[in-house]
Amino acid sequence: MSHGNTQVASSPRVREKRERRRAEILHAALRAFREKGYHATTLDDIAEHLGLRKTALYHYFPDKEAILYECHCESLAELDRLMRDARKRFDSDAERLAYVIREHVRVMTETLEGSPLAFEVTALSVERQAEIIAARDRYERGVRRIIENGMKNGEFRQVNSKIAVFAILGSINWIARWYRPGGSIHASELGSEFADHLVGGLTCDRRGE
Amino acid sequence: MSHGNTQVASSPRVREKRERRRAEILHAALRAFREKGYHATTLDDIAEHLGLRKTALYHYFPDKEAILYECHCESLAELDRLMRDARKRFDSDAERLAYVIREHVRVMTETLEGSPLAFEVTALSVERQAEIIAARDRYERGVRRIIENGMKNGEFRQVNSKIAVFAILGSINWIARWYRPGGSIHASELGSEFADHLVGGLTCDRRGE
DNA sequence: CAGGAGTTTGAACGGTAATTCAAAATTTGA
DNA sequence: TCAAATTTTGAATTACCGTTCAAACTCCTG
Repeated sequence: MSHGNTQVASSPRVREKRERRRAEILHAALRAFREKGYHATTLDDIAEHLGLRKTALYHYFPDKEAILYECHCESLAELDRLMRDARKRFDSDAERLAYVIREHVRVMTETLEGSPLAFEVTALSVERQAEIIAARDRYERGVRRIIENGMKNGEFRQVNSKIAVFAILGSINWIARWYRPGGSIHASELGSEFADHLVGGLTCDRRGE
Repeated sequence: MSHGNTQVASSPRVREKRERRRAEILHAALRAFREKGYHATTLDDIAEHLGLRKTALYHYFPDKEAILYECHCESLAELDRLMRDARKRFDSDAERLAYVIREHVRVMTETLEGSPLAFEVTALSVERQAEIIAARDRYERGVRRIIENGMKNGEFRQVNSKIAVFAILGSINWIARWYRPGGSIHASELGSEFADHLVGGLTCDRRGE
């Protein structure tokens, strides 16, 4: 009736408040994980940002790993949504890919201020690791499908699509390592430049080839 | 006269052996850091790979941080050498950039099996951190200079060169996260594909713009 | 093969950080 | 305002891991 993530019957008001706190904790954790990495982040670090003691966190999450897990889940849900949008909204694969890149960058910089998609999956338990990796692979396959489709219909030149996906997602994931909100580089510019650069490297329009 | 990294007078044969052991340790550490990250790697992990107990490591390095530091130093020395070569050997900036990318990928995959340039600089002491970051910045400026030069002489289109550098180095650094020697992707192919993709995204040859 | 330099080890120490828990503080709803 | 539910806390527990050190071992050299 009190601990961990077990959800019990309670008034809507209380539930709501609890949800808000959970979100706050997740947010603080996200920021800390991005800045110092999972292992170097202590529960005190996270709690301090909220004016709490670390033991209070146990009221909302069963353990540290669970916090990381939920960070991953949230990020992956964003990416999933974004990929579905890309399929719906565009016909051209180049446009589709550019949209995915721009939006993924936006998720990294704004929504989640640095997605821990980027971070230590290995810190999770084997089962959770498998789940997260499966979701990440699904997203990667989505990007790959766009590239392969674009190669078929002549929008893109012939490349190793697996490697192209790694190049694109590597650029984006690495953002978590250097991006700081309020720095000299603006999020939207970052997204467009990345899209131009990374889609441009695939488009099929030059001299011979 | 026995501990840490203090070098004392001793026979050449002994020194040589000691050097070899140091290199072995560095190699094992590099692999472990790449796979699990610095904080999640214990000295036992590193020692085990060599059939040693963790305490033996203290004969070669004063502490864990020193091992990480030397990993960084080795990587950065490679990159420095590579950048000088690029300047000497080529006239075209596109070729220069392609060379840097290919060679950096090679360093990541072969020479050092995953450069910890990619890893937790924050784990180092402030002084060492400053030193490593300075060296890393020097390398980044080298890449940026190639791009800016290429923009001036018309080889590349107009981009935000800072962002372009982040895209390129992000792709490459991220390799450490997924590359496993002996996997389905070969190192040399990886280098060429990355070079094509990332240089291609900058070249100035399409329709309007 | 003897002696010493060089290397490795096991045991022990100390600090840090995750986790547990019962009690205190706060908030909720009537 | 009061009692019950919920949240937060401080103290205590535990486990892990980097580090120290003296003793044991190995290897080189004369």
